[in-house]
Amino acid sequence: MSLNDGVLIAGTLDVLVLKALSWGPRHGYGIGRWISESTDAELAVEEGALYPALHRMERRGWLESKWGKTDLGRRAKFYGLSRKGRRQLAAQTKRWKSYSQAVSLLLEKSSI
Amino acid sequence: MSLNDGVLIAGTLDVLVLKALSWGPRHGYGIGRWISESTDAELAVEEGALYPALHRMERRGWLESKWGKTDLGRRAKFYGLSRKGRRQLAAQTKRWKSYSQAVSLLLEKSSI
DNA sequence: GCCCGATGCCTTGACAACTTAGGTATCAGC
DNA sequence: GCTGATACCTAAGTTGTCAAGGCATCGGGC
Repeated sequence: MSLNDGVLIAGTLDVLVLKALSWGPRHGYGIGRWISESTDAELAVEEGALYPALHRMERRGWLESKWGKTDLGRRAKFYGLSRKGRRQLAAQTKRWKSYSQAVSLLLEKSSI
Repeated sequence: MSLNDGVLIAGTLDVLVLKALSWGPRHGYGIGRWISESTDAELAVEEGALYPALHRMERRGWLESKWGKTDLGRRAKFYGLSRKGRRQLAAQTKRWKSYSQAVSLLLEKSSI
């Protein structure tokens, strides 16, 4: 994980998924693609992290799922934000802002 | 961990510690205080996370330690950056920048 | 004299999350 | 018929943080 080796910083995946769904339901595979495409592959989500995260978040009541069909006519599970999920998105976005700003400020301090 | 419950995002502690030492050696307790003081307690490091992190980073050759005395005349273990540690600081700082910027950009996309 | 809080270090156990490495099924295109 | 993309999933292993303790020293207040 993290800044040394991993591809993702542990704990930031949830808010990315929530954000991906803020425009409306998407299926898991599409969420992963959205994240990587809209960051020019700067952020990449392993499927082994993504699917468990979706299940976890649904268990917590942040997401609601429903089987449906993709544009290509394929079977897929679509996830949508619940009311609780929207609150989480707002809260975690806010927390990310203050957290990342705090870290950035520290790291920008001129070392000698 | 992370944006929901924890106080720290898993994987960002290392770079904070490295940064704390970029002005010269410090002891563990002082590193923790530096982080929390210079962020107005926005970032707080549990000792149960800090000390294992120091040992880990020393094991990886990023830090070098030496027992000494604090300003108050108390016994303490001082950690300094090795050459490898400086490289890590540079690399992880860079990685944090691009990573956090990517996340921030995503989260700032206007939802609907 | 005694206790408390601050300074300083440490470890253990539980838990959460990510990575690695698989697996399944369908469909389009060559 | 095979490969790659689409779409889902799981299990094992590793890592890192949190919670909750522990120890020792020192200063100050009562």
